Amino acid sequence: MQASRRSATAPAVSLVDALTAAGLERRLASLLDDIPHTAVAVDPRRPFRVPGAPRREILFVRSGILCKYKTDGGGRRQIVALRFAGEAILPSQGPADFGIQGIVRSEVLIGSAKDFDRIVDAHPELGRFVWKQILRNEAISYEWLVNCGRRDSTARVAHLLCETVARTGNGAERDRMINPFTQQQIADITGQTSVNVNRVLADLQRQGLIERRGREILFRDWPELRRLASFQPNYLR
Amino acid sequence: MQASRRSATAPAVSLVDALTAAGLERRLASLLDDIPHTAVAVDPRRPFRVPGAPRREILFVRSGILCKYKTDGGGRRQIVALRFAGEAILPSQGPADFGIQGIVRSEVLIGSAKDFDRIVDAHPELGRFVWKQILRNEAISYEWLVNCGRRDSTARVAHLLCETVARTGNGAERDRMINPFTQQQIADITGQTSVNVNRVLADLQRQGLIERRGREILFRDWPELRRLASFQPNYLR
DNA sequence: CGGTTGTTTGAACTGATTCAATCTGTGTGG
DNA sequence: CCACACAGATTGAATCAGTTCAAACAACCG
Repeated sequence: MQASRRSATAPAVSLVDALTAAGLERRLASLLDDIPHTAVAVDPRRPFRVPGAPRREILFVRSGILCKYKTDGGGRRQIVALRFAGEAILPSQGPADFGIQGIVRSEVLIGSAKDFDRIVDAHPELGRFVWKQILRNEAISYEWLVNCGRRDSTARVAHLLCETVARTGNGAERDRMINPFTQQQIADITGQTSVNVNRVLADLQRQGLIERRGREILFRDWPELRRLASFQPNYLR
Repeated sequence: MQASRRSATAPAVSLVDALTAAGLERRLASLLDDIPHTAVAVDPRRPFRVPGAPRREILFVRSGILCKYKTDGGGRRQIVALRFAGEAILPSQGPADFGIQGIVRSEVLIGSAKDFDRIVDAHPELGRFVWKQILRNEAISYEWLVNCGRRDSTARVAHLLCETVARTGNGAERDRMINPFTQQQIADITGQTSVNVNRVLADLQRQGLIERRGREILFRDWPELRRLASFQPNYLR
């Protein structure tokens, strides 16, 4: 059973709205909005930014999901971070050692790092805001490390599902979600093989925790799923 | 065969020297040095900072090694970051979800986040410097994720050894190192059991890549060890 | 010397991988 | 509209890496 993710039309997010929702003053948000930028469409699972290339740019995900990934010596891929709509990928100085791809088809705004730095330098409040986002991403990284290092494969997948709902969630803890990931992507995030991810998902369904209908996942037992995943959402602030 | 790490006397690092060595202007470094602070000794593997407590403080590791750790629902521990002498742990806003401990006995300078923020706000160059450290730590996090997610247990341990040499290294790629870790700590970093770490270390020795003499590790075949670990030090900048 | 912490080893077990084949949904071009 | 190609999902069997449990051993400390 396979369902297209091509047509997963996530609502586009306005830059100013996303930033104010995240707690930034509207005045400062519109400063960032004024940075000259271009909008591009990013296809899923296609090269977008390759590891090792210099990237003096700031990316803002207007819709869809991006991922940062690295490749081990043996060519095995690990996704190391996700950016959902309304989140950004900050500039790195020098070449970044990770690549960037779409998880689903996404719209991305690209601005120059120079413009961004200039504005941030001029407004300490803005610096503190960016700082806060960085801390959040750091906390997520740490949680992922716990996930890969210390949880079994079932808990890892369950945890990713919980986190995805929480990060895409429109506030209410919803009982369903359009699953944006292929099983291979889930494997690349949780450090497994797609074969095993498939078995884990089947298991979760057999246990009555989730139900899959095409590319939709219905959550049938939130408390148990969260317990299984030992998901404590406080790291998402 | 067990050797004390208690007496592993790492040289203490001056704050100004560490910061200038990392590329900060001496003038700015001494501004940070002027922040009122206290010096404390941190014992290895003892509670120092517990997860969940608010921490409006900045820590500077003068000597030794600190770690950040988290605990999974099942009580399994994962070390998510290391801070070697000369590195810092920045303040988090609100309670931090990770705890802090010593890997070895360490000296730590503690300053208040408020003083730190004030100075950083006033000096954009300083902000950019801190930014750079954050990017480096992010890159290390990502590499650890690849380590835990995609490498086998031998490569994980070998990678940690390589990284440790590179991060403690006084420039020259040395052929020996006082191993600062217990096998349990290596397990907590690489997401394994101490039993398996023991076997991996024995393996590495059997293969002639390392030799262990008490708490000292002699590196007998750097190129092969790095290949095995797929260690590419560029992520350390 | 005795207590504590860390290391080493063995045997049994299990979770996850690997390899390979098959199945299913989606989009494309005729 | 149908046939086909393709990407992703599903399943089984064999294998293996790493865990678990348990016991013994070594080094250090007071």
